[in-house]
Amino acid sequence: MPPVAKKTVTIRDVAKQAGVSVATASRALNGKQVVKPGTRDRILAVMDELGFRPSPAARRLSLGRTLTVGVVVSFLTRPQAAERLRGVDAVLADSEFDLVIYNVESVQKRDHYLGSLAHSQRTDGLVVMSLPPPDEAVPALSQTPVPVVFIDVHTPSVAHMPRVVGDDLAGGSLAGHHLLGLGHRRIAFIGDALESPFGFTSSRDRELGMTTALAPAGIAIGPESIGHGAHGRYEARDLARRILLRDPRPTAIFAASDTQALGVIAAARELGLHVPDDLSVIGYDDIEAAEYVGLTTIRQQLFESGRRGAEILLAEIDRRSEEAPIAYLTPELVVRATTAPPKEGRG
Amino acid sequence: MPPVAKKTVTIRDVAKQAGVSVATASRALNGKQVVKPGTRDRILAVMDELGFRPSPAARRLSLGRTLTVGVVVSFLTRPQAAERLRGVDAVLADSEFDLVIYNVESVQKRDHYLGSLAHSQRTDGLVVMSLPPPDEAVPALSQTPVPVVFIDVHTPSVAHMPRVVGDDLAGGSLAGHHLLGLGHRRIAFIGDALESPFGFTSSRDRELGMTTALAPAGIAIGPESIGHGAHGRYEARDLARRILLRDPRPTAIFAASDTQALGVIAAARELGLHVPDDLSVIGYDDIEAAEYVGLTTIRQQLFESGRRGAEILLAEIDRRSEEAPIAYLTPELVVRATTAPPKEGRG
DNA sequence: TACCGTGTTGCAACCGGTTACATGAAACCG
DNA sequence: CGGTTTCATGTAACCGGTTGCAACACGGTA
Repeated sequence: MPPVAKKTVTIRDVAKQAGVSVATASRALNGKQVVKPGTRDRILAVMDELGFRPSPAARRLSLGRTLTVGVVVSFLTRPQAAERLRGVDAVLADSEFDLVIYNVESVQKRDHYLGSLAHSQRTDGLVVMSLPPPDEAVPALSQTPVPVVFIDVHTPSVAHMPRVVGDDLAGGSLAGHHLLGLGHRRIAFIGDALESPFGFTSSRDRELGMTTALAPAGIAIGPESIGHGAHGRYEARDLARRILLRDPRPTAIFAASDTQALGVIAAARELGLHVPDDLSVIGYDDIEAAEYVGLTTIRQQLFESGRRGAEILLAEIDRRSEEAPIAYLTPELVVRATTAPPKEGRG
Repeated sequence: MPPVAKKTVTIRDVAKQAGVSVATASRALNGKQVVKPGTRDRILAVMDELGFRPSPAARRLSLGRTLTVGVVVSFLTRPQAAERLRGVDAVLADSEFDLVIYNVESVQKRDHYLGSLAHSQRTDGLVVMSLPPPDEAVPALSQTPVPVVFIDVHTPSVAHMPRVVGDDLAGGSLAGHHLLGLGHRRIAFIGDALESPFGFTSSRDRELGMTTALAPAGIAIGPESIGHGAHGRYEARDLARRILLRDPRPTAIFAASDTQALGVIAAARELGLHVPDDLSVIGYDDIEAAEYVGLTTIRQQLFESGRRGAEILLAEIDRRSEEAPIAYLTPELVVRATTAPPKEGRG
């Protein structure tokens, strides 16, 4: 006889085969209610024998839960994002939740996802990663039926919502103290443009953290030693070049990201300046390339931020808390080969 | 009166409010069947007014489709993986399918996912990325109810299954010809260990591609100029060091990945060799760091591989094809600053 | 006027689980 | 020994969509 197309085995088939009702079969399956051990074993044996796979769709429908959490992530391609995602996955893999991702690479898509996702019944919870919501979307987001946790979002508008953030002020401060400790006095900063379509604020906070750290030492950074521009390596290189051509030249530059720090290094090289002898450079993030290049930088706990975010989310799904839980992750200074005491003699 | 907890709006509510049957409401919602324009508009207006959101869970259950595709990805954190994932997402975002990811970082997890996923009713299709299935799992995988597409998997066992692969032989050949063209004759190779728990074969194919390209020029690479080891920067550095200490020293090294190429460069630097004057280095992948470092390399079409994989998968979901569709992506040589003609005089 | 075809719409079953409530049997009690 | 608990299980409704089939309205035709 020809092989028949296998019909999918339902719990009713199991029940019939085992000579019990579907209710009992369901109970045996979930181990929730009390089922007489003998019956349970028989049912489980039948399930195994028939190759029964409970349909998640049916389960979700009757439970009224999606058993799914969504991660809205911007620029998946950046190593930071992937690492954070890994952290989220690590938590979710051991849970009953599926992890669906929504990659955002345009403002339209951001608005679309942020506007609809939390209300559509597609997920039981949402992680929003490195993606500040537009201010006007926040009120809606804070009253959604499903909890939303922000990771690496620093806009004030989400201050009262569940989130995990790296402490950018502390990170900037770390950078400042490191340079101070090495003896630098003429310090410059290169970071993102002050307003971006996505409303990123990390760069600004890192800058503020550093200037605050320098102030007690009587050091201020003049506007001529500050460069703001679009986030990118080449933009940073151009900004750095301009700053490095001034006299007196700064002996150290703090870049708001490693990507930008690499641009600074490129500028220095082009100008014939030796790093770190003529110029110290410190970045932020500790991306993969930082290690290759030997870049001194501030490391964020990326994986951990994902883990914590997912944990908070699961807890919120379980029971919404009164007070929005907030996790702060402390950054860490990683000293490599691009920072050293200044050699004024050379100047 | 106190604000009542909003009950979710179902299609029956809509139907009642619009004075039609649920069937008609459903048809209006999906625009599939013919509904009198007037009725349709009225229904859609009501849906809008009530804030109706169709429940995906219910939809999936009654359609008997999960509207979900799974991506099994190994080492999400590697930039290649993220870039491929973006390609998949680009296709899926415009479809009705959700994208759920299964990150694999251990053999156990691989076996678990590969063993269960294709049969569980969790997805309508599966993309397996850079993750060769264990041979014994292949027969089962090729007869699953849901289609499976492999991306960047080169094991012979999946040869007859839908997949998209970069042509590693061609890539190795590109590298070989590039070095030949520059005038190199003493060429070494550094790649992965010949057997890995995951059964990766890319490194081997790249090696083979190069040796095949060199053969017509009468150049063979002796075993003393070949280093196989665990995939990693430091392992590659150690292997390179050993090779570079031999006499005569090779004038060029082809590394099976950029990561390993960076290790080679580190080894050269430690030995006081200048790249590219004393030693040319060429890698594979064109990861982000490659550009920073100025590494000459073979670029794979990562994003494109994800796109194509997703497209194939959707097509297979739509209708299984007789012949497994296979897409080959041709690699591309990217010349940067780590390769140059050999300067024998210096040796 | 009877008949028919086309175009819209409604009825009700169905997808495959979960679970409130009812039922029946066994155990326990005075 | 009748009555009350307790435990295990069954009955059937429910989750919220989709869809095969029947029914109905309406205009055209004989």
